[in-house]
Amino acid sequence: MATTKGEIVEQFRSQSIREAAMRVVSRKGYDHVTVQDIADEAGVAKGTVYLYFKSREDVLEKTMSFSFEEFHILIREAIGRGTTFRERVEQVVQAQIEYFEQQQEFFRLYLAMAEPLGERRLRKHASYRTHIAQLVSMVEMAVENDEVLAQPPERIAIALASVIRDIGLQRMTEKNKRPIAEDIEFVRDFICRGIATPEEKPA
Amino acid sequence: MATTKGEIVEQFRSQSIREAAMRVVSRKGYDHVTVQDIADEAGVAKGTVYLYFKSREDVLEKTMSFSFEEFHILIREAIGRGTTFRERVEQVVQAQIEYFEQQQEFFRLYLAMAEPLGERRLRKHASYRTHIAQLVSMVEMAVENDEVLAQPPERIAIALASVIRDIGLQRMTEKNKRPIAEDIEFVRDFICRGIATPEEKPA
Amino acid sequence: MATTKGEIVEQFRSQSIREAAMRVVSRKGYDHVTVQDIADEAGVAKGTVYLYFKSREDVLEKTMSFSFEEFHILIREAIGRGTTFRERVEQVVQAQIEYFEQQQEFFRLYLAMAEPLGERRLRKHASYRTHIAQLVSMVEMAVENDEVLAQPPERIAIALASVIRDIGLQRMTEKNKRPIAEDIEFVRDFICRGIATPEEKPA
Amino acid sequence: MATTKGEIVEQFRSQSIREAAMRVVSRKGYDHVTVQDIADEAGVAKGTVYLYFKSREDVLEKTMSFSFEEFHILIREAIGRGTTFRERVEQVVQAQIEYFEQQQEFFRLYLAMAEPLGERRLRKHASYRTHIAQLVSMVEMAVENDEVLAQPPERIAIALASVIRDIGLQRMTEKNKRPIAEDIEFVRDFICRGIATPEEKPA
DNA sequence: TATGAATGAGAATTCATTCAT
DNA sequence: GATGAATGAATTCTCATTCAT
Repeated sequence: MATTKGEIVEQFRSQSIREAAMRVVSRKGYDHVTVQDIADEAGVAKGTVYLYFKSREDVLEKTMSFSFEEFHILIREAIGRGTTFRERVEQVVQAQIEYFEQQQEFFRLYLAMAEPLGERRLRKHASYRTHIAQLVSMVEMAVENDEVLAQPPERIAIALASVIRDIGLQRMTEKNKRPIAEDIEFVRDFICRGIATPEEKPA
Repeated sequence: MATTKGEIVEQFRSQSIREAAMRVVSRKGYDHVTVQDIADEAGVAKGTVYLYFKSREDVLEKTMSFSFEEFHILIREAIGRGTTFRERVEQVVQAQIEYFEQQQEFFRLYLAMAEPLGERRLRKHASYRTHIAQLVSMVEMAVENDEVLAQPPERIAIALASVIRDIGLQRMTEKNKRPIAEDIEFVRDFICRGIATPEEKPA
Repeated sequence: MATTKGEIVEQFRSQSIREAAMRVVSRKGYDHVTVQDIADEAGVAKGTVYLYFKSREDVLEKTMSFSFEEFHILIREAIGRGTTFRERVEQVVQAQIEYFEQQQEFFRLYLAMAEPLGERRLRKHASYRTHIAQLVSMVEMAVENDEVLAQPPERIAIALASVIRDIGLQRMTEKNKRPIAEDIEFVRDFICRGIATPEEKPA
Repeated sequence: MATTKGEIVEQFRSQSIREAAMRVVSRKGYDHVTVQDIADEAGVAKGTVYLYFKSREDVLEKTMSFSFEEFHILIREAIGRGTTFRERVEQVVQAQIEYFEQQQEFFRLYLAMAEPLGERRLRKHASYRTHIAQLVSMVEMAVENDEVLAQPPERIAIALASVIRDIGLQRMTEKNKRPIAEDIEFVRDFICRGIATPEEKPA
């Protein structure tokens, strides 16, 4: 490997600035983070940020891309762990909610992502679309196996993502959290069989 | 009535500024709207905005509250039109998606609302919580009638709201929109009976 | 005239900012003037400068254009006052040196203009070229009347302008100035008959 | 000699930084050159510049002094080559214009020098004054020999320098250059006998 | 010696808010 | 009441200078 010591240090600095950025974005929101905030959080001077990133936008963009990459890997693995659609949904729900709990900063970033306002929409959406695409292919597999009704898979993926997200959000704002297992079960069942009571089957 | 002519004029001005604010927020996003933008859109001078509102934040906050009030009425009426839970869900989905299509500005405002970032969280949430509360009572009614499984009603309300929102958002970004009826049906069924194929009932 | 009171005030403000800019440019040099300098000199807040000009560059550019316009008129009039080339040169020299003495700020601006460095070269040169063009046409007239040797007129114009400029500059840096009349005479004669003693004419 | 090996290396480094500085000043202009520019051009690290010079200003100042020294020698030699004033002017004009053509970087530096703006004025003027002093003594010699009219010699020196400079500048901005010999002849004659046609001598 | 990462003062620009007319 | 000119705090980005390695 041609990885010099300098490059390692560079990677390290760059990463710690990205991590600082993630924390402040989660506190103040994407649009309200200043370069000074990021620098302070990272414990470096303002000018240092510009040694590793071209601009404020560059920091934020790279912060999001890196975080999402990690997240996408996690979800891919969760999907791989299940063998039926039901199991896969459960795995995804669990992975995502647990990740959100641990990485609240990332969760807030993820939320900011869905926000479709302004010119930054497309950029932000790139990573969000990738996430949806993962779920779409999971659904398509299930459709082939006759595990789910052949609704447009993208609609299903969106619905799935949105439910997970908002239940996760709700958990974050609650003081006394429900057991995580209950919410995972709720979402899995909500997705798989809806919420209506089964209609009576005439004998 | 103690409503003087002055008060009527005041109401009118105030309202037209709020309407202008809604339009510009929808175009530029909550955080990027300037007071000058609002004044221009309303056809008044910048200083005039400050005669009717304490600050930029005040304009935006009141704009959101007022808009949500109309929306809440709409949803209440939709709920009233159905007699079963299934019908009510359908009515709510339809009302909300149609309203979003017509009032894209409001929809974007609604989206900005769910975003829980920064110090604006609580303020924004006030109206959002009201909306969820409406759905919660709809669900509770259904629970009493044994129409839905007795999951925590708030979880169900959140899931319902989130699916409607994200399907609505998806519709907005599509060039060739699917027929609205299909999406309404999709959401209703997604909510009521999930997406899994019914398990085989042994004879 | 459709000149409203507002427009007059606007013109006045704009002009006083330009005048302030001219003074600070003359003190600190084109490249070292800050917007804050200009604002302070004009007795207004920094933001006010941006009400009347798009950017720092805009202030400086407009300042130069306006000043040069006045200067060009002055030179045109001086040329008009003479009837022979010799008289015209004298008038131009006199007008220019006197103007430089009175408007030292402008003079320094004029000097900055000839400096051909950087990307701003062309912009700066626009006004300088106009000035040279005035002198070129004065020379061409003289060539037609056989008053001057038919050297390339542009070379002559440049030489003329450069001598006037540098003598003017020299005067500015002297504590005990020579009588202005002597310098005017010197330049006129330098231009018209050079400095060599006449060669002896053999009888 | 007390010249240690270390001192030689020091001289060499110092010189190559000065040469680099001259090149970048000529490309970007005095005020827009950064220390990083100079270091890059010299192929050393930014910190190294500070081992040989006190500050950015110090580099630029020394760069100018050294460059002018070479130039002064050149002019002194040119003066030495002529025997009459006319010849000396011709030699100086030729030497200077040729040098400018070859060393455009120096020429731009020379131009920047004459610019009398800001606090840099005095510093810059030191070398410029030396150049003028050379010409003054050339003129004084000619006055003693009755070759030129006894105008104040400094005025003549300034006029001479300014014409050479601006004709040189003009040459640089022209795409199709005139033959250099023609411009040398023009300047020599302009200086020596002016541009007016000789007056008729009555028989 | 040489390096170049880190620093932070300083500059341009924007915009919420005030206030004289 | 209505206006919009004026203000200056806040923000992004640059770059001369320092200093640990």
